[in-house]
Amino acid sequence: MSEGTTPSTTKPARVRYAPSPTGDPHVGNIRTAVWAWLHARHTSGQFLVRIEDTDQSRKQPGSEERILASLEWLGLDWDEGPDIGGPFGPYVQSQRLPLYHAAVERLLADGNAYPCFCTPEELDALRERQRAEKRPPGYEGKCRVIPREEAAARAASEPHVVRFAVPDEGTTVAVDLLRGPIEVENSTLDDFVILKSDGYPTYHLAHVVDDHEMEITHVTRGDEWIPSMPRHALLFDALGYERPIFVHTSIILAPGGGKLSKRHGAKSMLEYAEDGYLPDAVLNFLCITGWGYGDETVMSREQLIDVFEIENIGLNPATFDMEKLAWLNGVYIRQTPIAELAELIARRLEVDLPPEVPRPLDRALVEEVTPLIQERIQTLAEVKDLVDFFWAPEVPVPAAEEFLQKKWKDRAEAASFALARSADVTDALDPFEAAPLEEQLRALADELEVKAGDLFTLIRLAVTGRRVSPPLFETMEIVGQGVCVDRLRAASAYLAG
RNA sequence: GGCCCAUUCGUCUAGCGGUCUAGGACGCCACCCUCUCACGGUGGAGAUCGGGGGUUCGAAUCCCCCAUGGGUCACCA
Repeated sequence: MSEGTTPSTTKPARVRYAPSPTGDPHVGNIRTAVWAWLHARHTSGQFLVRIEDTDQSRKQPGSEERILASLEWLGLDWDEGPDIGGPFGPYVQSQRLPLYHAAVERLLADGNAYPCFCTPEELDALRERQRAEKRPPGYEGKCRVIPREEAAARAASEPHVVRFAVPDEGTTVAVDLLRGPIEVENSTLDDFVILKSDGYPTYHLAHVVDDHEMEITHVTRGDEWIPSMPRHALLFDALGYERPIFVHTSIILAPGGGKLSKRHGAKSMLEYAEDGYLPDAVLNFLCITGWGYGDETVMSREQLIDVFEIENIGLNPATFDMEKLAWLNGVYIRQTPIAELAELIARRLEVDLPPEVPRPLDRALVEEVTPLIQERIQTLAEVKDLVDFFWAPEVPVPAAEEFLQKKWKDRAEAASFALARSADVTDALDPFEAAPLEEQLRALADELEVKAGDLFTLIRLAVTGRRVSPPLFETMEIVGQGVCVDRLRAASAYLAG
């Protein structure tokens, strides 16, 4: 450990990432997981994954798998979870029903909860009335006054939910690590449902029971949970559990401000992988949006773990800066060892190159091309457009206007001649290597009395078919002597009319 | 509407009472490097710290009010 707080002085934390399997995790959501993971690793504690599937109707098939795949892609490893189990399993809430029922029984027995027989229709009507009378919405305790025995008897046969009995008076103070104490009048809290009529607990109950059972030290979650934190605190208290440390993180905004949308970065984690971003870059980026460490911007996974302090997380909603992510990704691409990058590029090209190109791709060629484009790409998705001509059996000669610009404007004949001479020089070179090739072609430019750059533009167009390419001579060396000569001659003939 | 949260360059942030005429990064502009594009280098524009009151010898940093933005008021999480 170099800098930062030495983990030995901090108690190991047990933190969890507790998504509900209702879709693919998005950046805002995953960023909370990143911070939680970092905190666990920083304190040499544990990071666990728990699936919160207490709403059967919203469950989406495959979601759990993609959630885990997202974490895996980012390199966030978990010590306990639905797939690997652990000492506090199972890690899926729908498999822990007995635990919640036991908690409800205790609450019922202690008078901290009561069955409620109101129907959804009645509750809707209540809300309607409250709205019309401009009164605050919320359950008003109709079933709370039913005598205990009567309630128990009815509960045996009638459909019902169980509500937590919030104290009528007093205030509840709950502490958020980042914001300090948050105080709420109990009178503004209604008797919320803790057990649904289908026998499943609500989030409120389930997370309190689980976080206690799993010995979670820090409850990290989005700040949309702040308003219900006091209810959770009350539940922890009523069950005789020690309250965990609450950490609420702010949301991520879309570029224009406002909520993140599909258009603006709210893609699932796995889509970033498809878009050619590197896991370390995304991790770094996510971590520094909403949190900062002095003047540091580019930080490795190890540095991040070393230096990350959960209490320094920022409070204001951060805007998702796509351009900065792209830049950062470029930084990581440039830092990647060539062999490793070539591997990534090869895999990318296998899917991006047109189907006519024979597979598997020539690895040796990929490895030759990689150093030429390493500092020219920000994402793997940009590779194809930059290098596809290396694999194209034919490179069509660009239109005449492409050649006849600037110095060559209205000089088709001169351009054609320059190309023909370039072909000769190229053809005569032996061995065919970049350095001597450049030397010879520069000499040719002198001879033709044109600027080297102007000659090279012509050659680039003829050989690669485009005005922008990786460095010319290295490119030509890879393309090969014969092919280069052919393309130069073809372009020359084309311009000659 | 009630309750709650937030507010430093366009953006992400540093800052935790004096070292701030506010630092870094992305983006932007200029120049340099240069065969194109990039990379890299140098320099520049860019926030009187949302506004107004306090507290203090001294405030971006503490307190209050206001404004703005956001969240939340389900048998969803």
